[in-house]
Amino acid sequence: MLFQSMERSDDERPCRARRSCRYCAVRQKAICAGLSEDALDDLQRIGRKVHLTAGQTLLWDGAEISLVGNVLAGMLKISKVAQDGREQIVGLAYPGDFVGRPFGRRSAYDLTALADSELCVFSRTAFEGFVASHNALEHQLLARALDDLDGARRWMVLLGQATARQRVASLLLDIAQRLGCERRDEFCLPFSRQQMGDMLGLAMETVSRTLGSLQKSGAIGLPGGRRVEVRDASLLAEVAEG
Amino acid sequence: MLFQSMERSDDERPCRARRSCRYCAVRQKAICAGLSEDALDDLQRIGRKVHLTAGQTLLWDGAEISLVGNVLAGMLKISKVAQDGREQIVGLAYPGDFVGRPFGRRSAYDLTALADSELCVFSRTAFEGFVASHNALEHQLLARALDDLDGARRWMVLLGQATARQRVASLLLDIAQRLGCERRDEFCLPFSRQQMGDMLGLAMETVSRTLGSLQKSGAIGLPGGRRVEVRDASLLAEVAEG
DNA sequence: CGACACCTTGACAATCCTCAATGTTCGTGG
DNA sequence: CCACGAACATTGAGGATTGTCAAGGTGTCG
Repeated sequence: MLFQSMERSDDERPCRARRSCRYCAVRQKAICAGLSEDALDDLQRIGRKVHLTAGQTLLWDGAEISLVGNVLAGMLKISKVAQDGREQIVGLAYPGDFVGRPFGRRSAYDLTALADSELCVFSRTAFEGFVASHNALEHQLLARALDDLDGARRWMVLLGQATARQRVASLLLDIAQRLGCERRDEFCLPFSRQQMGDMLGLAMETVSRTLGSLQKSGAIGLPGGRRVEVRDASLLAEVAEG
Repeated sequence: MLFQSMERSDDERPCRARRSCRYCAVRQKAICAGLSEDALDDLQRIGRKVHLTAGQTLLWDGAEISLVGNVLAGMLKISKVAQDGREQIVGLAYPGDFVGRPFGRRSAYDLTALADSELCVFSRTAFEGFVASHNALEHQLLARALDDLDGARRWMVLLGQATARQRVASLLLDIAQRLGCERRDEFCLPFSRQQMGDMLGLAMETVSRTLGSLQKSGAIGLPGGRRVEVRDASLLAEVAEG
């Protein structure tokens, strides 16, 4: 149940715009968190909701960026395609994350929904105008950009140094941490084996074999489909760390 | 001649602090570029120069960050060490680049001089205070963080998808672009084969062999030492792109 | 039930790593 | 100025990991 409606009874506050930000599912996690009520109302006026079904692409590598926004629900991949057609996923966007590239004319990546997703988007130029008059928001953007940079660099260590086993284990732990908060030890991967490979720099077959091997060693269970059960988190962590 | 003095005749403007920012070699490239004269003077009061000899480390992974600053001359590596002791270089800092992590207590990387380097550093907290009262600077920081993120993600594609040949060729082109602007086709690598490997996720021996192979195919020359001559830039680019 | 996409498994080949020996460069001190 | 040593670089042989190709299995949706 990744998708969840952002809407509450619209007539609760008839003087405000419908679908108020203050009932937003990611109100506390997104960049809007620190904004005043008034600023939030202003921001709301330039934003709109977008629904993406799995596989739909919102931004293309090299194309003009017209949109930026917040992920409300679902999951998206940030990816680049190499010359030979193989794809590298360079990041994931979860609910509460900010996507797009403010203050840049062109996108450097594709942005594509992995699962059905809901976003709250703004025209890039309108958003830039809003940021110019709200310093707190620019600070939020900076904090997020720095966090994203840290995340990207942590991933670079994985891509540069880790074995297939370490990579797969690390990814599972990462996902479990972000998805599995509710369900203690089982979750549903929001991507195919191929997409896991695209993320880890591995062939699909290697991912499949490695998952099988992790299952055999008792670290995880694979109940079927894309479900994963973390059987022995400490063992998994041990594998991930090398 | 990576090192160059930032100082001019100090008594030109006796009413200003010595070693004025306005004579700084990276005045136009660093985050300070957009600042007013007055703001620049304020910033200068909280900054100081630091000289690092090759191999010296300024920030440690996991340690408190006390410093942030601009690179004036030289070159530094941003790196992380994996559990097995192998190092991954996740970024390079050239003159004009900003280093350190404002608004974060701990560094996520080591920051180490590759060549003798000169920096203009600030106490992190003092710098944060300065940023709080200068929005233009925060905007500069954001722009840089987003550019660094783009760079890191481009590198991730390399680490995830490229062959040894592609990686080495890409690195050479990258370096040539940033160092070789003056000398048209020859430059001196500021790092060892091992460090190239640390950057590319390759063993030192593979780097050495690949360089030899690129020389044999006529793309580059290796006059000796760490010198590299780009003989056929378009061939090199072709190799890099796959 | 069948078509389709996705996943698993196997055999083989290629790339790259490891280990080891040799060669080179450069700085230091006699 | 040359000789020495240490760090760095090259080269070779062999092996491990992972990619590629191909076949078959599983699940899902109409």
